[in-house]
Amino acid sequence: MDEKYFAQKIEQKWQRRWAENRTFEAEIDQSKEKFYCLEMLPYPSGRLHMGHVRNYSIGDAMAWYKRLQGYNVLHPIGWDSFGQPAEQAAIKKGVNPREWTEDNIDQMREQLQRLGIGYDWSREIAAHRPDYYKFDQWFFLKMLERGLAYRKDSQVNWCPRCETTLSNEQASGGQCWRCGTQVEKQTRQQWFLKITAYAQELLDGMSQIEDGWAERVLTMQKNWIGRSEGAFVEFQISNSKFQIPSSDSRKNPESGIWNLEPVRVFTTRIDTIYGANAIVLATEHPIVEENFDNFSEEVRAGIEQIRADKAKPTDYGEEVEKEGIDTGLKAINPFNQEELPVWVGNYVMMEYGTGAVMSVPAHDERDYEFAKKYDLPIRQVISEPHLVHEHNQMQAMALEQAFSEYGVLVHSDFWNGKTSEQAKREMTQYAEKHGFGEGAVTYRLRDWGISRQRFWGAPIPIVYCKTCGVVPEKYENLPVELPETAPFTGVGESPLARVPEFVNTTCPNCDEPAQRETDTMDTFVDSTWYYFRYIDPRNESLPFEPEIAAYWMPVDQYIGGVDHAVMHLLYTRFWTKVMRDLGLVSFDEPVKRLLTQGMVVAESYYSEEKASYIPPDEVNIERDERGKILSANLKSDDSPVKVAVEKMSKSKYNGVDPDDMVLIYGADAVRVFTLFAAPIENELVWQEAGIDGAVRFLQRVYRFVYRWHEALRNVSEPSASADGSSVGENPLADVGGNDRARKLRQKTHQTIKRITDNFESGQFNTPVAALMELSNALGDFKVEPEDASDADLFAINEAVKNLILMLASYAPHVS
RNA sequence: GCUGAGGUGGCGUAAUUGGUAGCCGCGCAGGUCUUAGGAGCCUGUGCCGAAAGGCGUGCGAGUUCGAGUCUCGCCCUCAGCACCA
Repeated sequence: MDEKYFAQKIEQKWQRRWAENRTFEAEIDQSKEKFYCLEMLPYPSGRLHMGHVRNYSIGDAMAWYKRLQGYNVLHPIGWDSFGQPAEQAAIKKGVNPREWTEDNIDQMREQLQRLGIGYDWSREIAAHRPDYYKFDQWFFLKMLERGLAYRKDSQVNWCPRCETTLSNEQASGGQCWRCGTQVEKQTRQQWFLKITAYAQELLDGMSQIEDGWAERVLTMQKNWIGRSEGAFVEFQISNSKFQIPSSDSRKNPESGIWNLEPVRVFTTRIDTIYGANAIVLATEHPIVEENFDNFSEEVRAGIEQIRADKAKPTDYGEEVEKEGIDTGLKAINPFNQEELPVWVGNYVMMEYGTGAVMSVPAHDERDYEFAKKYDLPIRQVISEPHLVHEHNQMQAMALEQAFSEYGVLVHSDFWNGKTSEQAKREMTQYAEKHGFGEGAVTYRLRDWGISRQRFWGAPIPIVYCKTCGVVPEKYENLPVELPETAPFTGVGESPLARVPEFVNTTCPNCDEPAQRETDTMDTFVDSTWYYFRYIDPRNESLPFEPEIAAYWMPVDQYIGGVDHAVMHLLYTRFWTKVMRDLGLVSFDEPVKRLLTQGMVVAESYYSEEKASYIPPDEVNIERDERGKILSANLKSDDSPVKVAVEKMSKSKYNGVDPDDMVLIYGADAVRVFTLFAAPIENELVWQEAGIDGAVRFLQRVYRFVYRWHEALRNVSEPSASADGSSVGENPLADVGGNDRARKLRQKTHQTIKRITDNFESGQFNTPVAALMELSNALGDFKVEPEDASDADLFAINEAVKNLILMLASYAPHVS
């Protein structure tokens, strides 16, 4: 043991030893209880960032804690290695995306090892390797068989200048991120996964995990799924206004009235239907499309205008002025046979419900606004209960805004006097009985579009054959492998479409020449089930063996960023339910406990003059003695600089390289500080000064142990019986207790209790404080090793050994 | 607007869940050792005050012997979603 604490030396020694001994490799052991500790796998960008360090430090602390408690801990890692940056690198630098990705993985693996995170490297996986994406394809075929994968027309963002499709991020603000050209919508056939088939189950399943997941995450998922209960109601279209040939099959020859499809609306408030003043359609509604040529010129122009305005980019949070136009079509309210005008409105979305709403201005804010603007009649049909007289006569309420609460029906014929709840129930039944409506539940959740017009992803295993149509690839032909390379121009469709060896194939069905699907899968597919692969990573016939899953699954602790609270975590819950239905697993929810960490942020400097971020060494900052910023200016020309605290990023020059930190302070200190500085769900403001405290703490512990380790060599072990209780009635009696020894023992055991409680409740900052207290208590123990009594030695030995054991979760090398 | 979380020293935070507010750390101040120290060690550090003492957990009320914690009202901050019928 060296006299001084040399982090580098200690860390290298133990990292080597852990690798040689394969210390963190896990095997199934039925005699032990398992613990699956999982962190979200990184995208191999080439460099780790502090967010990764935070994530993996938390995970490793948990893994050490459980390992020391005797659990059989599985703690794996892998690479989310499909995705756009590799393809961008290929386009810009002409590199091979596979090589670029593999190089990055090598670099980042070394970085993780320098941090000393205890992973089972024998289970490492990477999404871009054929032995992995083979099972993306396998799952796709299984879903296709079950009707959970299907193809339909859908819109993509298209840049006409680059001739390429763009993701929503790349098209933000409605402009191409590369050339700034206005992005267009293009319709093409795309593959979808039917997550909506599980919408209700995804909601119901939340009760199983509500103890282990942050409420905000569950709330976000709930909102995303967006269940609403209501009813579909059909309004007949009656209209003879348009001159159409009587031979048109849609016209009833006897009455001369159109036999148009009725308009189907979705409403959660059927009780307000007597207050309907119009039907409002989305611009894309089929009835609009069908009748477009029959509309007057004015109406057509109006609709075109609304469509054009809708296509314009809107700023996030900006409220859009309501627009609409009366089409001239008429709809019949099935409850009172009233004729209502049919409008087209920009505020009705084709994607939700039926793309058509009944407008009830008195009881819906949006409809109210719309009616005010176009001077449509506003008729109140729900009243506050206390305003309703005995004979269901209502006192007029001054309606200065929509009254959207429940109440009592008025001006609604037969239904007058009923409460909203009653009326909703009974009116729905009435509609069902008379065949013009039905009770219904709708969801905001949409099916998951997985087609991407890209190279660097898992090919969708589908073949298009002239005679057989859409044919799934055979299981024995999986994986459908990506070609070695492709022309990466960044222009046009998927680069795969330009690789004839890939595209041209034979039909799995009839053996005739056929073409492959050239779209690849969304990378969210890869990351949806990756942690199931860790448990059986080399299986060639199945994604994993169900028996192995029965031991390791589900995940006991999952840790990652909140940014994945909805998409990834919802998709993976969906996928699990599909796997359950495939017989691969026997549970519903894949993750028992979830911790969502906050971002790592730091000060950034922005110069409005230069319209760019400025590196810290080019900025002069004056602070008062409290650290408050008095002024911040550019060194070069003294122009002012704006100081903000933002997420670390290269482009803002406020990133910190984990390697530098490890080099200066040591991995242990970086990890201690990262966990100590803030509760994990909070933002972590990176202030380098804080790490010194962590270094000092580790040095103090190290020096203490150095000073005492000889004296403690022969002290009897602090012992505990198998059930965890202390041996003997009063352990201090065994060693001749004194006051200071008793106090130290008390502190030791309080610390153990506190830290156990903290870990179980997902607190990682307070245990560090507790360990510092224990270490301070040792420091306050003013006895030299040679003067220590037996009681002192026993108490110190017990305190030191427990301190070190508990510290191992944070600083495994030095511990 | 809706939903959720939260407002505690100069700063990051803590408070055994209704029982001495401010643990632990950063920073700061003083001292000590030292050729030297951006090392170590010791002391102090919520605010006002020379002290005695007073005040203090966003603001205002309430419950209670006792409130950072519970109740009601208000203000503010952050996050997610957003014309969802």
